[in-house]
Amino acid sequence: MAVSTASRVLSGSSHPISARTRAKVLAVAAELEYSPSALARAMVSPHSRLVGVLVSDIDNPYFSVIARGVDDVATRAGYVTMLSNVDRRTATEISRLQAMRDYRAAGVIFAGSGHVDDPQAPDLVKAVRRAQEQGIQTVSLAVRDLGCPSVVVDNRAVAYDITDHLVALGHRRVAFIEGPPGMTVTRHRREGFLSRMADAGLADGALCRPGGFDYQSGHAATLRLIAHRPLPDAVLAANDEAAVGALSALRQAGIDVPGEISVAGMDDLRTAEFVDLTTVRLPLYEMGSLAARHIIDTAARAGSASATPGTPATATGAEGAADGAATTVLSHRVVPRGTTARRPKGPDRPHP
Amino acid sequence: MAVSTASRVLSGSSHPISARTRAKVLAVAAELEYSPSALARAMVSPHSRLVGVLVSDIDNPYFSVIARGVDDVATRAGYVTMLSNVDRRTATEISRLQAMRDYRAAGVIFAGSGHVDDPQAPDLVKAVRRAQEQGIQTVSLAVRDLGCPSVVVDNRAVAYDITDHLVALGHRRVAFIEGPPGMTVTRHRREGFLSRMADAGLADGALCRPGGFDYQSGHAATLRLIAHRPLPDAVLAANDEAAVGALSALRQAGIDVPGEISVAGMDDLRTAEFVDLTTVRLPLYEMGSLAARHIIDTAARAGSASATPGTPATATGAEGAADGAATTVLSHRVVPRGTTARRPKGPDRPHP
DNA sequence: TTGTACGCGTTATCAC
DNA sequence: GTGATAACGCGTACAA
Repeated sequence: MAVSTASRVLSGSSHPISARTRAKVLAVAAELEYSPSALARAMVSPHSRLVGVLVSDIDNPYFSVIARGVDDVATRAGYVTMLSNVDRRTATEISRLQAMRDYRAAGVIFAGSGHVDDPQAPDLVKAVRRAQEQGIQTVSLAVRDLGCPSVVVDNRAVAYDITDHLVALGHRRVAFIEGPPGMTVTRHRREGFLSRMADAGLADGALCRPGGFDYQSGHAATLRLIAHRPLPDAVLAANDEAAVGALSALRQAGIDVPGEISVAGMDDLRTAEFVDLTTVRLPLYEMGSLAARHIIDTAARAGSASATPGTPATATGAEGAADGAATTVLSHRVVPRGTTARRPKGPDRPHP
Repeated sequence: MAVSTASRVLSGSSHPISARTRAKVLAVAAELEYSPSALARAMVSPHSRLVGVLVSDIDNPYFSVIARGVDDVATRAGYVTMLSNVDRRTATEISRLQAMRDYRAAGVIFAGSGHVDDPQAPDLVKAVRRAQEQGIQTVSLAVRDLGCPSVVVDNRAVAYDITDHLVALGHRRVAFIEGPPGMTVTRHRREGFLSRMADAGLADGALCRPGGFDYQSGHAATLRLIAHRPLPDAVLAANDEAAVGALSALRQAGIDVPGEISVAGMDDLRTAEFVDLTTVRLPLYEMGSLAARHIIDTAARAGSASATPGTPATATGAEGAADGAATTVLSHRVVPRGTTARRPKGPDRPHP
């Protein structure tokens, strides 16, 4: 009874084995509660069965939904998920990618947005290339030039479409509470908002205000809005959590939503449903699961059919080849709920 | 230039090395963008630098806060976090533990509650013992007899204390929306609630209702409450999300909170602050970080000072040795907010 | 059909 | 202060 025989039985090799021997191996393995070392297994193969995901902060529903999508696919495929919080710091992103590379991850998913004019971006791109050269798949879930395939939503269109909803309801002066300064997603969403307002001939009614992605930011920005009347017809926040902050500020000030003013957000996280917030549904779970599937499929293909470095098979949606890497754009959907309503009749409020 | 020399330089060995050689090694390593394989490293040591955490569902703020605590400590210590969702299924818990064991994790953290009279519990206990025998640390973040150290809160006391807050405000008929059927945490919280009501001589006013940990459950249970008047003085939900569901149902029915009825929850997740919900703050982040610290410290100790299988050093709080494994009980705190108020004056509502 | 031998990359041990 | 080698546990090419 040689180790190779046992290996062949337990790893389901196609090598012929007599039924008797096979049974004996299985029996002994069960007896010993034996299970093969994934470490040793990974050492002799091009990569481990670990898939990594880099999130800004797992305690943020946007990212935890993505992580759920990743893990569901990973688990079903016999992989284990590695998770790291990077707190939006590119340097941390690089070092965590490195850590996952040290474990010969099958792939690493970048879930967070990049920064505008990030001085460290080139270093990250280099780290990504190194990982790829080593056979580690990489996937980005945001539009950022990492030189890897990406599965994204069009954040300009997201903001454009929810703004359109507001405009269609008759709102003419709309305050936009922006996301965190310097992030790519912040810029894209602002552009989408401004674009729709301009297209409607309402450029003068587009009120951009600094904000953030958290409750506090939305609350504070709205307080400032309230202090400088006249109130806009509607408040659009760059994400749901900030929108909930805006909602609270308005209601605490005794302002009726949506009677006097409409409020909307983006992302459609659980909270949005709780407070009946109009928002935009994003396919976050799908982004995570598609990314994981891409990694695992590619890894499997590279494992069996030795090295097929052709163009990766892409899924659905529009394809764009910014830098040779396929981009899959997933669709979103405006979800009208109770915080938006038709603009009340009456004289136009004065433009400032 | 031998591999051993390079290893000594790069792994920071205390072995003496000439400055010249050291510099050369470093230079070459930088040139090659070399970084050691964590896989190979783990093969020759008793365990990898991976720490696993098993959660019911990462897309549940209760668990994502814990995961954050785990990962912060892991990252600082040079470890990587493995995460798996087990959807409250013991069988899944066993198989994911196994998967992490295959990677020779330094330790695995069980974040979720167990089930009452779980037929598969013995299998899990056995799997845990196997892991331990192999040198894998295990930590439970809930009270369940896994035969491993635990870092927990006293859920009976949590429910007791928030009920006390309600009773102190003069409420005499309190509806308790329970957690998911069959879970240990559900039972403990119900017991704490009933215990405080009984102590106040209000056993007749303790109204237990089936529920769950999600918005829908809280909403539905409250709708049923509303349909069967008279209304209780207060509604206590087994967690914050269900409490928010209760809140919505009441407000949609035009019932003033806290004017006509008080509402409270438990856990103090972000949502609770958004809706100004009275609740109980749980040290979830600390539970995760303490568990990770325990694992990493123990692994390091076992690595250097060869095998010191004495009693593990425990942190703060009360210690109980159910089965030889240390239990650390962390403290909680009632957080009064805007959804609870003194019971309005007036004639006692009739008991049913 | 089964057994043997090698290599994956690292660290610890022992020889120089 | 440096180098060679064994060992970790697996899969696999090759020999029997």
